[in-house]
Order: sequence, then C-alpha cells, then structure tokens
Amino acid sequence: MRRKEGDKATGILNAAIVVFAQDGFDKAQVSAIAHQAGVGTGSIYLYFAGKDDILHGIFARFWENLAEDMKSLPQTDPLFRMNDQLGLFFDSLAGNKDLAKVYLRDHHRFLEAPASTGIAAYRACLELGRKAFVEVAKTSGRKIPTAKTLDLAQAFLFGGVRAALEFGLERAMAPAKVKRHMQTMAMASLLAAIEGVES
Amino acid sequence: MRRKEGDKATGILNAAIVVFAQDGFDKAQVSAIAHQAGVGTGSIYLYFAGKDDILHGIFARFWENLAEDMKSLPQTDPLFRMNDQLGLFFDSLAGNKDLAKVYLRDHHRFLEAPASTGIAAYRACLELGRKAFVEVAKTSGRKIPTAKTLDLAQAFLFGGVRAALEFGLERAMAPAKVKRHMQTMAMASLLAAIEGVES
Amino acid sequence: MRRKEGDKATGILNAAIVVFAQDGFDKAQVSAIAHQAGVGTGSIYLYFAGKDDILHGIFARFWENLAEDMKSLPQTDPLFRMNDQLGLFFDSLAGNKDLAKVYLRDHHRFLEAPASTGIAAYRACLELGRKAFVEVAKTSGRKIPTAKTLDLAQAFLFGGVRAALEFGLERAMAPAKVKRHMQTMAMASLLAAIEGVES
Amino acid sequence: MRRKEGDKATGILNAAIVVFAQDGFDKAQVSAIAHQAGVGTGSIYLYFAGKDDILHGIFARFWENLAEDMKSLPQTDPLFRMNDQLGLFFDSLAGNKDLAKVYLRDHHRFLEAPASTGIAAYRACLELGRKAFVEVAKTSGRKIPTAKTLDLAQAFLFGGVRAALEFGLERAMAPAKVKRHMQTMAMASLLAAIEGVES
DNA sequence: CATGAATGAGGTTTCATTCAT
DNA sequence: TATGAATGAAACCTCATTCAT
Repeated sequence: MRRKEGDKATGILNAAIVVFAQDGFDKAQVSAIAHQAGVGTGSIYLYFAGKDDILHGIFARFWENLAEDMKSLPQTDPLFRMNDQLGLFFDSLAGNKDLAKVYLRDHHRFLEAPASTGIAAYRACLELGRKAFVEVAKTSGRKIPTAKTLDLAQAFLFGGVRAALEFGLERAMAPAKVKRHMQTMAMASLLAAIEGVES
Repeated sequence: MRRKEGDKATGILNAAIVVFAQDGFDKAQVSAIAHQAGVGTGSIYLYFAGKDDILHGIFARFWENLAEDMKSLPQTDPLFRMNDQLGLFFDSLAGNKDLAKVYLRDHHRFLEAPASTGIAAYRACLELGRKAFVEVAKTSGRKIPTAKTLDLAQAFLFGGVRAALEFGLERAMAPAKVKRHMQTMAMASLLAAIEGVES
Repeated sequence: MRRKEGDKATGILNAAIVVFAQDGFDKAQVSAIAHQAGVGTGSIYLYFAGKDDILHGIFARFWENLAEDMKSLPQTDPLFRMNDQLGLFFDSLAGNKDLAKVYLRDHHRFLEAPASTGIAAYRACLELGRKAFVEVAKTSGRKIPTAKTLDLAQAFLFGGVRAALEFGLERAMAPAKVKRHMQTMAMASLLAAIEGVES
Repeated sequence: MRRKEGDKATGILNAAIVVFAQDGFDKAQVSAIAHQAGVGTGSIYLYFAGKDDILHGIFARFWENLAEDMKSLPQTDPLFRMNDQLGLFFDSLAGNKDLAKVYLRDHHRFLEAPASTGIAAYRACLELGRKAFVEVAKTSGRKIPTAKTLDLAQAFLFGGVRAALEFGLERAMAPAKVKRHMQTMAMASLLAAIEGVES
C-alpha cells in the first residue's frame, strides 16, 4: 500500500506510535495520528490500508530492524550471543518508551493478523534466537531439548524481558540496571531449561 | 450497585469472560454478554456500572480468589512456597482458557484503572509473593535485595508465567508439562536474582 | 430486519420517501430520514439493514399494495381490465408525488438488487398484466404474440405510463386528464402490438 | 474551460460513458474516468468543471448530434418523418449500450441541472418532433391538440422508446426487432393521441 | 427487579477537487 | 498543458447506555 519510498510513511508510523501509546489502539483515532504526523487525514490512506495496517507497519518495521541487528551480532560464544540478543531486544524497545507501550499492549494484534508482511522478520528473529539456544545446549553436552520445550523456554525468556520492560516503564529504574538484572535472570532460567532436560 | 451476592452477577462475569475471550474487550458487545448470560441487556447495569466495570469485576474476583488460595498455602520452606505460589497462579489461569485469554490481552486495563475494588486483592497477592521472596533471600544468607530489585525479579517471574500460559494456549502442550518447565525456569531465575545481589 | 409489526417501520418508509424525493437516493442522508420520521438515527437500523434496505422496503410495499389492488379488480372484459390495471398503476403513483419522484429516479435500484423481498410482488403485478394481455390477444382472434414480444409490449406500456407520470409532475396538468390521455394512447399501442403480430 | 476542441475532451467523455455505465454516476470515481481515458486525474479539470459537468457534456454531445441528424432527415410526409425521428433516437442510443445505460439511469440529472449548455440542443430535438406532430395533426384534418396535450403525447412516446431500449439491454432481442415493434406501437399511440382530441 | 427498544455521539474511510511541480 | 499526491469534509453505521413499562 505504500507508494512512495519517501519518509511520509515513516512519519505516519512514528506519529502512530505516539498516539497508540497514549490512547491504545482501539481508542486511538486515525485523525489524531494524521494530526500528530502533520498530514491530512486522507493522506494516511495513501500509505496504509487502514488503522490495522498502520499497527502492522509499526511492528513490521520493528522486527525488520531487529532482525538486521541480530544478524550483525558477532558470532562468538553462543551463550554470549544469547545474552546479546536479549539485550538487543530489550534495548530496541526500552529506547523508545512509546513503542514499548504499544508493544506491551497491542503486539498480540500483530500476531493475530492473517499474514502481515513483517511476520517473516518476526520469525527470523525467533529463529536466530532458537539457533543460539541449540548451540548452547550442544556445547553443554546435554541432550538437546525437543523443539517444543525449546520454544517454551524461548517464550519464557520473551515473557521475562517483556515484564522487565513493563517494569521499567512504570517504575523509575534506570533501563541499564533493569537490563542487567533481566539478563542475569534470563541467563539463569535459560541454563536451567537446558539442565532440566535430564529430569 | 454491584455485587448482589445473588449469582446473577456471577453469571454475567462468566458470560463476559467467554465473550471477551472471543472478541477482545473493545470489540465485545454488552448485548452479547447479556445474551450469553441469559439476561436482558439492561439487567447488566443493575449489577455493573458499565462495560469497564465488568472487566474489573472479572479480575477482582480472580485476584480475590487467588489471594485466598495463596493464604491457605502451607507455610513451609519459603522456596517451596514460592514454587507453590507460581503453580497456583499458573493453575488458576490455565484451568480456564477463556479467562487466560482475557488475562493476556486485557489485564493491563485492570491496572490502568483509577482504583478498582480488586486492586487490594491484587496487591495482597504481590505482597505474599514478595514475603516469600524475602524469606528465601534471608535463608540464603545473602544480602536482601532492595525493594525495587525485588519487584523487578517478581515482575520477571510474572512475565515468564504469563508467557508460559500464552504458549500453552497456542501450542498443544499439556498444561502440566508447561507448568513443570515453567517452574524449573522460574525457580532458577529466582535464585539467580538473589545470587546476583552481590555483584 | 423488521422487528415490530408496529408502524415505526411504516413511518420510516414514509419519511424516506419524502427525503429520497427531495435529494435523490445517493445524496439523501439517513440522519435526515430519521429526523423526518421523528426517530433517532440509530432506530432506523432496528427496522432496516441499511439505506438500501429502506429503498427496497419502499418499493416492496408499493408493489405488494399494487398486487393486492390488481387482484381485486373485477374480472370483466380483458381489454377493460388492462385499462383498469394501467389506471391503477398510474393512480398509485400519481397519488403520491414524492413516491412518484422516487419511482422515476430510483426504481432501477430495486430491480438491480440481488433478491429483494418485494420482487415477488413486482413479478406478480407483471404476471397479472401479462395474463390480461394474452386474453385480449386470444379474444381478438389473432395469433398470440411470442412471450418476448409480449414482454416488450408490456415494457412499452410501462414506459409510457412512466413518462406520463413524469410529465404530470413537471407540468401543471390535472392527473385525471393526464391519466385519460395516457390510457387512450396506451390502449392504442396495445392493440397495435397485437395487430402487428401478423406482419 | 470546456470544449478544447482537441480530442482529449472527447476521450474523457467516452471514458466517462464507460465508467458511468458500469458504476452509475454517484458511485463512479473521477479517477476511474481519468484512468479509462488514459489521462491524469487533474487533467479532467482542464476540460470539465467537475463530475457533473462531464455528465452534462455527455448528454450535450448526444443531443447536439441527434439534433443535427434530425435536421438532415428528408422532409417527406410528416408521418414517415415522425417514424424516422423515433428510429433515429432509438438507434443513437441502441448503438452504444453504455450510453444507453447512462441515459436510462442518469439523464434526469441533465434535465434537473440549472442550465446546461446542451439544453438548447435537447429543446431543438423536442421542437423538431413537435413540429412533425403538428403537421400530422393538420394533415389528418382533426383539430390540433393543445400544446400541453401534444407535449404529453410526445412524452409518452419518449417513455415508450426508453422502455424499449431498457428491454433490449436486458433481454437478448435484436435491436432491429425491438425497434420495429417499438415503432409499430409508437405510431399507433401517436395516431390515437390525435384521434383522441375529439373526445 | 427485569427488560429491550430507543437513542445519538462518534470514528473510519472515501473521493471530488486542488495545486505545486 | 499535464500530473497525481495531498487534502478534509462528509456520511453510514455501531453500540454503550438509558428508561418507560
């Protein structure tokens, strides 16, 4: 639906993040987004198919950027890499409080959508994380967890990061500190997930 | 106006859980809830102040029940108790898929509300968890984490449980298995949070 | 879509006739219809599925009434009966200038609709006319025209009546006079259609 | 602004006929007309003052052409001339199904408009028809009908032709056959109109 | 207590028209 | 001349809430 590679679409996305963060997706008005973006209401529809499409656009861009960043991570020890990946994910949201809010409240709509463009990037991020996870497990000499167990562990981590983000938004703790603690706990639970395979 | 103690209010809450789970809070129609509950649309307003109030009622009841259950947990070793608490929280949602869905999507509205009646019960649950946490820390002989660090750790756990629930809903993994894995990881991250205090 | 047999639906239809006559279907606003009917905008949708449905309702009622009137016509000489049928059709529109306007401008939407309820009544009217037509032909001792020729002749008559109506609306000629002339011409062309079968 | 005499205006008119025939005037989009015409949307407004003006342009051209054709009709017996006139009118629409559709649905907008350029040509056509009509009446030795009666008769004929056109579009009857039948009926009703003066 | 018909404010989206290029 | 991106007014329809019964 985007016509011009120009940055009008980008401006609309950024404006939408602000508005969605403030009002939530359902209460947010398209006209408010247009106003925030400094364009006419109708212009929105030159770049996006509708309100839903704007939300998808936000997360598509988010996951595409993250996927790129994750790919350019140094291919060092898998354990460090996982740590970096979690940090990257955390930072990319913690660095933009509004985006974080939108992520916390409305990301589920992105996944529930039939087949958003950005889903591929989202899956790529998951896959990169899974790969590192498997490598860690291999290195540990333990049996590699089943795919589903692994997915669960990954989900658990995501949930932890998510909660840490939420915590950071509500309480006045420095993001860096939140991040450090989060990573400590995440890495521990990660290792536990691998250790737990035996039992 | 609320809490007629009769079971009509209860019936409405249960009906609302079904409808909210299906359509999400914003898309859900009050008339649909009434229909599902087998009462007239207008009757809803004899028991609840509005649509928001129904949602608050759902979570108020949820946290009140959970608080009661947590209080009746055997006061054994704090580590075990924490494990039980997490299990209780998990079970009370995993046992009702619709409620779990509503929790995942719309619980934030409960917390964002000005001052819901159920907030006290919610805080009570947090407090019980925090108490056990502190006891574990004391037992470990480590320095007790600061309140905020502790809150973060607790949030991290909540987030993990939350993610495990979500995982269980989407994938066909037996709740019991999800729960076991979840607890393994949770306890590990919990201990890590305490260990990490030194650094 | 109608719920109550009451006359609210009737009131809305009558209001819609006034508004459609003034503004035309596309320019007409639902809110204007509601205002004219003295009901809330939303109430419209308790009785009709949408703007289109109102238009269909108007013509459904029109054709249903006409079908009933045509059925109760004395079964005399077919030639007289045809004359009466044309008169009935003319009168039922000429008696309500607004309805006539709407008929002239927007009846095609009724026929273009997928399967309106009133279509059956419309077909019944056509059929009654056709039957009389065939009887006239039989009586004349001429060959009965083919079905399609007959349809065309019928259409021609309809068109003539239609034009007479339009004329009556625009110019200040007494409906009775318009009707008399119209019938004269109609009967002549009708007979010509039958005579013409030979050639 | 209009009538660039170049053939761009002509192309736009032809394109508009196609689009109006398909979607109807109100639903038709100016951009669709531009696309069909192979010009930019904005260019439309170099040749026409707006959407309405395009419709007026279509009918202005139509009536201007018809007026010219009618003028060049052999000035023979008035009865034959009338027959030819009707045939000409029929043919000029039957030869272009899209134009016919637009005529059937939207010609009333042309007449309702304040003072379209083409109105003169339209009136000229009416006048030519009326003149022939009067001559027929004179020849018949009957009293000449009043102006209004005459107008009504003329309208009746127009309506009949109109209906015949509509019939031809919907049913698979050869235009030539439709035309023949139509003329038979039309001439009959015409004569009846004159005969009827006495009564 | 219970009902559900009635309400009307409000939001997404469309599209004729403009105007800078 | 020609373009098409940008505009923003306008309208259908939904649905939470009320209130007469």
